[in-house]
Amino acid sequence: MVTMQQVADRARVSISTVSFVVNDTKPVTPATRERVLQAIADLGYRRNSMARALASRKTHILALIYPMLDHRYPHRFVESAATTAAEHGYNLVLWPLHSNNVTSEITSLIQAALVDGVLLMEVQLEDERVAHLRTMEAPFTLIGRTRELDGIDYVDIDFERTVETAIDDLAALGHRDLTLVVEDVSGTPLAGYAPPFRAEQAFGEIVSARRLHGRVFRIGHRAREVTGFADRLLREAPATTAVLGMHDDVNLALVNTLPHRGIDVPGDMSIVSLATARSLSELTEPALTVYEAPGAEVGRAAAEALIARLEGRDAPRAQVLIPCPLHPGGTVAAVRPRARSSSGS
Amino acid sequence: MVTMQQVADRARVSISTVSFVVNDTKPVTPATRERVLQAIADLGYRRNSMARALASRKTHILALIYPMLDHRYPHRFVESAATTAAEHGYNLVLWPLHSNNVTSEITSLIQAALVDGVLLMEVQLEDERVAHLRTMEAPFTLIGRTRELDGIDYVDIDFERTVETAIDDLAALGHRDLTLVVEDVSGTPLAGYAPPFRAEQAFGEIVSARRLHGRVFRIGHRAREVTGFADRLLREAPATTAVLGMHDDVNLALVNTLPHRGIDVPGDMSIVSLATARSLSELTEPALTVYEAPGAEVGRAAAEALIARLEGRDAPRAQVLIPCPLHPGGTVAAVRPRARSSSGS
DNA sequence: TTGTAGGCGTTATCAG
DNA sequence: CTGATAACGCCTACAA
Repeated sequence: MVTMQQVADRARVSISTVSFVVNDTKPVTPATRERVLQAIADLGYRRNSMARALASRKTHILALIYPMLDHRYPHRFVESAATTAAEHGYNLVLWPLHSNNVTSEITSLIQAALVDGVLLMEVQLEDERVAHLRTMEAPFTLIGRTRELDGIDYVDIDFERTVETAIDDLAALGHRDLTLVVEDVSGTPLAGYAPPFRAEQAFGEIVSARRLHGRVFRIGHRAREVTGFADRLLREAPATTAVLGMHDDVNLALVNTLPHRGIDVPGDMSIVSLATARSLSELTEPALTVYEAPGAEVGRAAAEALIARLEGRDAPRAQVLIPCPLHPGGTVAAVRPRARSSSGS
Repeated sequence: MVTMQQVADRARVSISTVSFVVNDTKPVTPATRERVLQAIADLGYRRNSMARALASRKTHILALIYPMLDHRYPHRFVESAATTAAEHGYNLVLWPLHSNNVTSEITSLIQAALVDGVLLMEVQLEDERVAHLRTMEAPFTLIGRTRELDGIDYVDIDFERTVETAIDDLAALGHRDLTLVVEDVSGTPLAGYAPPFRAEQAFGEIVSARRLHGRVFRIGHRAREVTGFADRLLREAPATTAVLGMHDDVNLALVNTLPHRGIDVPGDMSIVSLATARSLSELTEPALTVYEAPGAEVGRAAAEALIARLEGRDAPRAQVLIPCPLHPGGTVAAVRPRARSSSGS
């Protein structure tokens, strides 16, 4: 291993001068800087990250805390966070947190001084991890939102806006009777997970503001529930002409099975998928219309927010909401002139 | 931050004694050990990872090098590797490598002394990264296999065995005319990616050993190619009664669209998915029969292999192949007595 | 602009 | 079994 001292010797300068040019931390005469750079190149020097971290008290490592649950738009976002971090000279370590002793693990993480800051995903509306990070005074950024957000950096999907856009897009095509499908997370480790909650709430508000008719289903993940949903929908919400689905399995199942029930998609029923991967779209025929989860954008924004906080003493609070852009498909159409709504609002 | 020295003071021992009990590196009298542990608990001491790394020349950090390509069974495996690492006191950092200057980036990674070892994924048959890691004498483990494997630790899916099992399972049901679908990766960044290659090769060998009739299609990812494949299959391989698919999109498309062409699944056509996520199975009706990619097992085995290499001076080469277990679904059936095979082998 | 020297918190060697 | 005491490689006042 080549050390700074060796570089210094070869360039005939002191070790601090090498440090100055490596870190660009103090002005150095072009001539000497050149000598140093040359020596570095000759020797193939790279500064030792551990030594740097120890001396500077900055590790340039970020932790992505993540509970090992069922992920939704998972790794596009992880990739993007890692890449963004790298672009800024940071590294991202994955920090699985699957104990029931979450707070003590977080304490360890921080006190071990391995990381400069923390990215927290799969945030719940009330999240003890957030509270704990706060009391530890550890720099952190949420991917998601807790209920209470004062003084917290976060980046999240703008579910509210996405739901609104989707509703308006459908309403513009004449749909007046809408159904929202969200995952039923009650009783699972994801209970308290915010997205379904926020979507449902936004849906309720917007539907009533627009004087539309809306129905919400919370559906679990058991096969029976999923595949049986098409029938249930037709039975319990017969007037519905459009489904907004935030439940991948159900979305696909609907497109694939409704035709077997004599319901044409999109002729008789429009279906849009909310906050899901675009690739979902390719799995059905016709292709599912998707409001695509901006996983990469969220990952990037979150990493940048955290780094800004770490480096800028006075960085403004990052409170970023990113809506899901529409990725058109073939599962949306205008309501038929002679709608099949016999009941309806 | 609490330091070892403070612990030592409070326990009235020397700093080295604290180190001995913390690392369990030398015998210590129960009495003093107790005092030290008590002091640690009182003060909430945690050893500083950077200082430890610097002094011991071991960071306990593993890098997962990953090119930002299209992943298949991606993050179940990343999760599992991270978790396994954590269980052994290691951390996993994500190391995106998207430059065209791969070898120099790897050199940096190693010389920066940030990590003790490297996990390499999405390995190609000929992989310059592997060659480079080797010349750098960096400890590494492959997830996947290069063509040349002498003296290399690797963990991979056992594609050969999985293909064999799938063929035999189908043959036992009377299928004699099989079709394999793999991704066409030529011309993409994944060209040279081994799985399709290995599957195709194994398929060819086993089919001929069993005296069956086999056909292979390489299909890309453009929507037209994927959705049009059902028709192409019926046209170009009319005698086929079973499809082995290693192409998620095609697998789903077949199950979803063949019925529209009057082909009953599985009555007229059996379909199995090779080395894919089990969850794929829930997206079709009937549920796709899947030979499930053992992502979690691969991740675990890879992390363990690398750690064994790092810690055991004499650890035997880890050369692990994990077959894909069958996750039964509803897309496989026996060939009908009066088969529709008019041509056939 | 450049050099000197004292840490950063641990580990590890070597005495005792 | 326990304690001094050098490293580990770099950063950063402070001095020159």
